[in-house]
Amino acid sequence: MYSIGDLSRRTGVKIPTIRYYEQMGLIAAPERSEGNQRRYEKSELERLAFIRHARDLGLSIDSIRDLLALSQHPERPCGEADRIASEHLATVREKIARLKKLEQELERIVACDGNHTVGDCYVIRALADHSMCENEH
Amino acid sequence: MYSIGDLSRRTGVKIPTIRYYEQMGLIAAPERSEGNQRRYEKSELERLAFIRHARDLGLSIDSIRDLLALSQHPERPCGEADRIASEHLATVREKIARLKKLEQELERIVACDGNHTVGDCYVIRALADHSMCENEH
DNA sequence: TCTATTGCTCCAGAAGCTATAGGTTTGAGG
DNA sequence: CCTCAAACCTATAGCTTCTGGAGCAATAGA
Ligand SMILES: [Zn+2]
Ligand SMILES: [Zn+2]
Ligand SMILES: [Zn+2]
Ligand SMILES: [Zn+2]
Repeated sequence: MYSIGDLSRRTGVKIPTIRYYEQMGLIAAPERSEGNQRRYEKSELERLAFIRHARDLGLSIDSIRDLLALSQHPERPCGEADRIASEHLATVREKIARLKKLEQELERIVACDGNHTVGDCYVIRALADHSMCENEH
Repeated sequence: MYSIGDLSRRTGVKIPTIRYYEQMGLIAAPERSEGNQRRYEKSELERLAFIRHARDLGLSIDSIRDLLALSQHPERPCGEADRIASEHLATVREKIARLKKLEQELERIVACDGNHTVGDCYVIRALADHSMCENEH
């Protein structure tokens, strides 16, 4: 049996975050000690590590809840799990594409050398006028 | 004089968002009609377009507030504006780098063909075990 | 037994909006 | 002038994923 602090140390998930995950239904409400403190079994450690890893990879709480539910049924087909993962990959790729456009524009914008006045500053002028941009964003 | 709806149509910023920007101090509280409705001058149109463009480029409300304050002083040196922009560019680059790592891992993870069981699913196993990952994230 | 550490619940805040509820004003057509 | 729909008002809550604090209770080691 682990206390919430043990769990936190072993998984790197902060204590309030663990309680938050409980509230969000990612982990079950655990047994309590006589003094009402949470006492976890070893299996919760793995579950929490799974959650942490999935969060680190950017999956949403909702997706993780679904994946955890699926993982309770090892005999079922895994199409749904694969769908969640590849949809997330698509989302990540979209974000990258969008950020790259921003990067391009910002690269042009910051070409101002910083040695003149605000009135002449390319940063300020470029922000005031989107038509100076090379692509949509 | 423009109503808030006019301003919204011309800048593409939604009405509640304009009110929110007023509350956040990005635009000044405008004059009011006899019936207490907001009436804007033309200059607010440009200011709002500036804000919108800067938001589209991912700048924070705080940064935008600073940039707007700077732009009121065209005779001052522009080093601060340039610093804000290049710091933001650095942030964007960090995000891209991080997302690319995620993309790599997710690409490997979704290599599962979806035609077997959850128990054998690479997606599920990879999420359960970060040591299967090739880099930190 | 004493006390430092850890844990409890509840609540608020961060970022940048967005939506809803319940009411008032405006402006165009009749 | 009158009516009525559209637009506007304020205030508040919700979204997402945590994070931190207040105020108090339990636990564990010396
Ligand atoms: Zn400059
Ligand atoms: Zn632009
Ligand atoms: Zn699979
Ligand atoms: Zn990993």
